[in-house]
Amino acid sequence: METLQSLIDRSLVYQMTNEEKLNELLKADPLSFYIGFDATASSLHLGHLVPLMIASHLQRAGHKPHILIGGATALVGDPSGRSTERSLESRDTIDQWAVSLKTQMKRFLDFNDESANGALLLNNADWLNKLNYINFLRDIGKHFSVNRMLTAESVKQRLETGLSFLEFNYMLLQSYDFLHLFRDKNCILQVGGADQWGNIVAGIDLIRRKESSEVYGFTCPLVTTSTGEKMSKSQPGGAIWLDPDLTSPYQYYQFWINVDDRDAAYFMKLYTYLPVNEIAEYEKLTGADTRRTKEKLAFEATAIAHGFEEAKKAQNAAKALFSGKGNQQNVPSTEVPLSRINEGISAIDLFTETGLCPSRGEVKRLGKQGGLYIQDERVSSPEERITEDMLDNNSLLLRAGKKRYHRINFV
RNA sequence: GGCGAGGUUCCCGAGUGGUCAAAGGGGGCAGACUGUAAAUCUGUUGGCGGAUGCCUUCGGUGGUUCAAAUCCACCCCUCGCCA
Repeated sequence: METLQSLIDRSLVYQMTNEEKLNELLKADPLSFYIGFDATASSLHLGHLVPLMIASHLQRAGHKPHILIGGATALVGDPSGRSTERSLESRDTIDQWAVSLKTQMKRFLDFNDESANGALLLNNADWLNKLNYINFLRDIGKHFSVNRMLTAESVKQRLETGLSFLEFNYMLLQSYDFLHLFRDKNCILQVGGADQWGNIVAGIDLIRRKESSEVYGFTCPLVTTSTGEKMSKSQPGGAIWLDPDLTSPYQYYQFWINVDDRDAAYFMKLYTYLPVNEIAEYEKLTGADTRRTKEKLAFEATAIAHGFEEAKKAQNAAKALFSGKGNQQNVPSTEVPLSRINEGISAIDLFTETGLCPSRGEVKRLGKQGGLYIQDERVSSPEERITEDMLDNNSLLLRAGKKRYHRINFV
């Protein structure tokens, strides 16, 4: 199996150095590669998924992943793809983040250190924090041409709005990471997002100069939706996180099932392990049948991120709510004491307490617009009390807008 | 360091003493139409147990005033030119 070609077939490759050689290497013996993630939050989000999937594919092909948490570089902030400087986080915070990131990555990668190609999690703070400024300048800095750095796309853009010296150094640090991992772990391949191209190439150059060795790199596309949105933090309804406490598996499933028709098959290639020939079958579906593609996509993607069981639950809940099949057991729910009905509880209370609406004002607004439902009945006056005869089996199904459901179980 | 421009609600961007919770656009949300899609049209878009009311918001802190996003002082930050 041609590993590189299969990645290309899945649209996972954007740019690469020395394709021919890289292809040979990936076909031959297992190699060590690295992918960096800057710790900028306690959870990964959709924007991190493509690099993770690539790492996973490569590991399945027998190669050894080195996952680099940018504990030190996060303190500097990569100017690539950003218009403003990142906020600086404390060392402690970033260390905590690294721990939770690893938990999430375990769904995608095998971190078993018994196996030869078990993934390794590294933190560049371990070597970058030890650097001596003067030595670094002499050993590493002298290999970098400022003239050339200024032509890097990431820097060029920031020249418009401003770039501090701190961030300007990011390229050197990332290059040093590559050098370090080459020396220490024999990493000969770096993979990153398209915005990392400049940093990756800089690292390759550095290794050639310092070690007279050829190493390789490729980038994956920065995925955008058909409407031009980045797959990163800002999605309708807020960020989609991999942490189930931030984005529940149900919400995660819903995100995928709601993607634009035009993206469905494309996302299947990127975000599932389904073989491309199977995806080709789904691509043939048109019109309303595209929903079948999205159902598959949603199920597979959720299973990867949250496990088969959670995916099954999310799927059941979706079926119960949107096509009336199956039971509503797995619909997100909250328990409320039955006594509160006698004390007087209104729709406003329920909708805010379940988090379906962030404020009472929002409930009233939605009510005015006809977007509030209890048991599929439109709620015209959300201030009115809930009465016991409205309950069905001691439970109420709330709905805000077309798609957001929540169940209340009175106990 | 000098000079100039600027920091406004999720984003961009108007506003230069009361009529400002703050134009307009984007985005979001809702309704209609649909297929939990897209496109389109319409509405909506700080919070508050229901309010010609209160609270929070216009970089920060103080001040002037019956009244400040708007005026004054100091400070912080960003950009540009010069050094």
